[in-house]
Amino acid sequence: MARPRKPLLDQDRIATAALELVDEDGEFTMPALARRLGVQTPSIYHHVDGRAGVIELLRAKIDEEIDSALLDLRPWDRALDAYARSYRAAFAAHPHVIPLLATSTVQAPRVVVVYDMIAAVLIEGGFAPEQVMPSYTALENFLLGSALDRAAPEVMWEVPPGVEAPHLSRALAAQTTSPTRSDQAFEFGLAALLDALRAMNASP
Amino acid sequence: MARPRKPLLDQDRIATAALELVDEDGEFTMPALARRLGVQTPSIYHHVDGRAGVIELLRAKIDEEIDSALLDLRPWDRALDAYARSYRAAFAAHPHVIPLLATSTVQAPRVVVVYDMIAAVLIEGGFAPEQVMPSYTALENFLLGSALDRAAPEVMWEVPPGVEAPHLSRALAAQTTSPTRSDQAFEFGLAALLDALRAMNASP
DNA sequence: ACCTGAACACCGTTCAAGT
DNA sequence: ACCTGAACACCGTTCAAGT
Repeated sequence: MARPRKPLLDQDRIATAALELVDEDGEFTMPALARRLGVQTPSIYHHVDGRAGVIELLRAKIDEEIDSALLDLRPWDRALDAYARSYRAAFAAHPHVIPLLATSTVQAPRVVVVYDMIAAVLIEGGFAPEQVMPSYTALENFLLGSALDRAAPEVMWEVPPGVEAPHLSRALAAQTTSPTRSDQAFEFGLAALLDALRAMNASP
Repeated sequence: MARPRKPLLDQDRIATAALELVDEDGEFTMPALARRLGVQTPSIYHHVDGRAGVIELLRAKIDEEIDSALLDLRPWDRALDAYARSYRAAFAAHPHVIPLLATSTVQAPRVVVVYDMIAAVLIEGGFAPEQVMPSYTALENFLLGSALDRAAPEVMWEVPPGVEAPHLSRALAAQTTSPTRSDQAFEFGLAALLDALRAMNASP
């Protein structure tokens, strides 16, 4: 076969296949990815910088689904609220990718643009420049942790037989099934952080 | 050599060596771990259930450093505040382990005991049982995200040359070097969540 | 019970060969 | 430029052999 007249692969096809694989299996290997693409493993290396490159493609895929235009909303708290929800929804749709992304960090220009939009809406909203980074970092840490929580199996929240945990058992039994523990926690935490930001914004 | 008169290995030695390895290299492999222990790789399998077992040992090691007795403090918000700080400090001391633990989840009895203490202090503090899980989940998500943030390289927060990001640049320039962005974000987020819990506790 | 040497399946990556 | 086959180093794990 050697070189085909029309390329069999491109970054988009690779990214899509990788995302499907991770969604289904919870992980991916280069051979499995190649198999799904109907190609030999080394072929992938002509389009992406190895396995790490594939992970970057996954990150970009998820980023695409976050609606950063929401950061153009005003006032600032409406923008952050909407953006946070979009962020969470994007990750929630692909929970298994999260651990993959958590390990490495990026320097993608796209990310910088988004952070600039966030800094813009906050500064414009009356925050002092030195308040921007810690404020947003706190929010993002919460979002990231919430995303990881969604990737974790709910099974974790069962008291194993034979273990005495009366208070926890009571708390678990009192849970509502809908909205989920995860959803309720998200709503609560997001509101808490936005409230604190509003308070900070009100007083110098 | 075969079987030595005194065992060369035990779970404690393995755990300690693995933690050192991860702290130094940011990761660990079974051969590298064996090398550090002065032993052949398969020997480890006599004491731990494979690589996953070593990761569980790491989790236990970190858990040990969290002072769960702080959850016996009263009132509830003092307990949670102190526990949250201890939690963060334990992870902050070994940032590279965090991604390792984030992937898998546990069912360790020890964890259940801690969660029961948390449920106890909250219910005793006046929270309704159905408020416990979402409240604590929100806090823990924030703590986990904050821990991951600490594991991430600070380099991420530089604007690459040639990229236009005036607002972000301003926010970055305005940062104080001490306390760290990470520390400030932690203080802010923790206060925000505890405030929201107090508000929830005050009104039914 | 506990360590070793040998062996296996599998993975990520490189590279020369082919069009 | 782009795909393949062959090859390599390395990893996690198993297991029979030895005390």
